[in-house]
Amino acid sequence: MVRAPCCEKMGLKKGPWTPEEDQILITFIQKYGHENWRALPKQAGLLRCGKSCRLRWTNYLRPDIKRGNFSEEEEQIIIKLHQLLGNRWSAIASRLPGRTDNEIKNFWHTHLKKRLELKQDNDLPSTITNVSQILEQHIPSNYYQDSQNIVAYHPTYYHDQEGIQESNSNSHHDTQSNKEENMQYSTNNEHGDMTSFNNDMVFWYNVFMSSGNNVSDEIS
DNA sequence: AAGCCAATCAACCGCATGCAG
DNA sequence: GCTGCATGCGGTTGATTGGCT
Repeated sequence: MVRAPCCEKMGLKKGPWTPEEDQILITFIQKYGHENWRALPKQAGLLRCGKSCRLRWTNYLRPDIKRGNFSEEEEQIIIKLHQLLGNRWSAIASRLPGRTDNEIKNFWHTHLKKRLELKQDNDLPSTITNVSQILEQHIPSNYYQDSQNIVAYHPTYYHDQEGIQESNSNSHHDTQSNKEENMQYSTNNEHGDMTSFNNDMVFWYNVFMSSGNNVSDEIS
């Protein structure tokens, strides 16, 4: 695989974006969209690589970005999803409208990780080896009980059995079908609805259990 | 006031994957 | 099937900020 030359070798700028650069990027994307990130900086007149532009747009400039502190509810969602999905930040972000994977990743490392480690030291058993224990601790008992009996896949997921297999694989990247599923899924379930969120947990539980995956790998 | 240190977060890096030719 | 390009992703870095001594 041939690697594209890095920004510096191409004489492109690195480091923090200036307000002027931001404005140029915003104006260009609003006008022409972002069909081709690699070609975009040249067309827009920016001395940046496409990768840098994409990151700046998706993590900071996008109009639907939600700035500011994470709510309690968002924190809980992140914690629960991280227990089920591990460091799949983009998958977690897809469940939190307006939040980016980078933002969630940073928030996890700077806030939640430490908090959970403290909490675990205090009141969690030292050996958690399966998802049932996780679910018992973090999902309301009625949902957990339900999850014991449910064998059907999530309704928005049934159409794509391949997607399920992919999500069970060890691949650390989403497949296209998984991405599409995530997008569809996030549009079907607003994060404000904790009932649907807990149903999500049941769904993921089923995915993992049906796969026979070693869950301790998934939550490590 | 100055220096140090830890926390935070924007941005970069390198790898993996999808896809077109 | 192979190759190369474009993009997405997670890990990491480094500049900035704020608190403490």
